[in-house]
Amino acid sequence: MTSSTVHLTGPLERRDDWRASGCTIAAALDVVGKRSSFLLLREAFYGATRFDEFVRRTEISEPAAAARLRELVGAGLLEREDYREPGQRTRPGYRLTDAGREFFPVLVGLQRWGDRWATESGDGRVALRHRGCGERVDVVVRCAAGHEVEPDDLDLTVLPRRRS
Amino acid sequence: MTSSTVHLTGPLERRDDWRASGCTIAAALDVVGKRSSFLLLREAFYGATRFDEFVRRTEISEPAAAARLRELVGAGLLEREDYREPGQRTRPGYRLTDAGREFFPVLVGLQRWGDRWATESGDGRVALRHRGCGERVDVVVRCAAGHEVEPDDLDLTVLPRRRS
DNA sequence: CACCTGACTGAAGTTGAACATAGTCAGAAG
DNA sequence: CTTCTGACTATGTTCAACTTCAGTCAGGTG
Repeated sequence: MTSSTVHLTGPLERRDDWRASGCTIAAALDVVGKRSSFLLLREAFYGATRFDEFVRRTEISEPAAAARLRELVGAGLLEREDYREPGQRTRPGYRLTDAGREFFPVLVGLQRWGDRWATESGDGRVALRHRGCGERVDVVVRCAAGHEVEPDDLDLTVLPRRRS
Repeated sequence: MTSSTVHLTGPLERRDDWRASGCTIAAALDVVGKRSSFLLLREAFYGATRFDEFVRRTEISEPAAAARLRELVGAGLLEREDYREPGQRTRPGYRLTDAGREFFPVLVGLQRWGDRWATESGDGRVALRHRGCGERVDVVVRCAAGHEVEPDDLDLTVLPRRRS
């Protein structure tokens, strides 16, 4: 029986015997699980830094954008960096942190999945391409030794407790 | 000025001149953007097929699970496949489709991001490893020519209209 | 000085996603 | 035929997220 599921190992084998309380998918979703957070991050990767840019480009309301931006700063995906345009006063800006940048594969993954499975109307579609090389990009699941893997090639294992 | 943003090209260059209506990130989120959808898909990859398995393992309520499962079937990520255990009547089951399987990189991406940036309490943490090889897995953004890329290495381009 | 702009904040109302509880329904077991 | 179990559905409620509309505040311009 071939399947597309991960293999549960060791104490995880009986799935009903453990709670997914340590599941970092859920933890990640608690931080950035809202639609508007995804869209704001998208715009950060598209170069937005100012409040009004985020508002206009995501088409979410000002109060929602303000709340979400504060949340993303609090969660460490964005940081504030004030800027000053000539003849203007100093204004707050938002910039991706390392944590924010590392969210990029998730966004690209969603985009690619949406490309393949969630497009009815093909209007205004965009794609990411490698500069110079020109090829389209995708996300792949790969092990540290460089093997590209399918769910079926994976074991879910318990991690040793980290020293805090 | 080095940055971690994608390069907008052609008509996309003036970001304020286009709406992200064709953004497939938003399209993907419309389909699977709810926390419970992500958790149900996680359990599908962990091998759940039955209604009560999904309910117990995601710890979401029955009505929410029923609604979300129906939604995922409607969106084509899961399909129903009835099963029958010996001495039991035929019961409905849920199985990943191709569209569901292709969502895997997004889940792994979230998990990896959560591993790195959203874990306070290190209890009960789990990790995916390549079977046999034993190495941990990660998601990488890569172009079709095999180059691993950063946001800064990418152009956002307009796609030619597809024939429907 | 009044005015303007960008970046918010506050209040009120709507929607929707989640919950708990309870009820239904099908079919095999007894 | 009644019981039991798994898979739901129905109802009602809570809570969060988002909306619109209006107001505030800081600081540079005329």
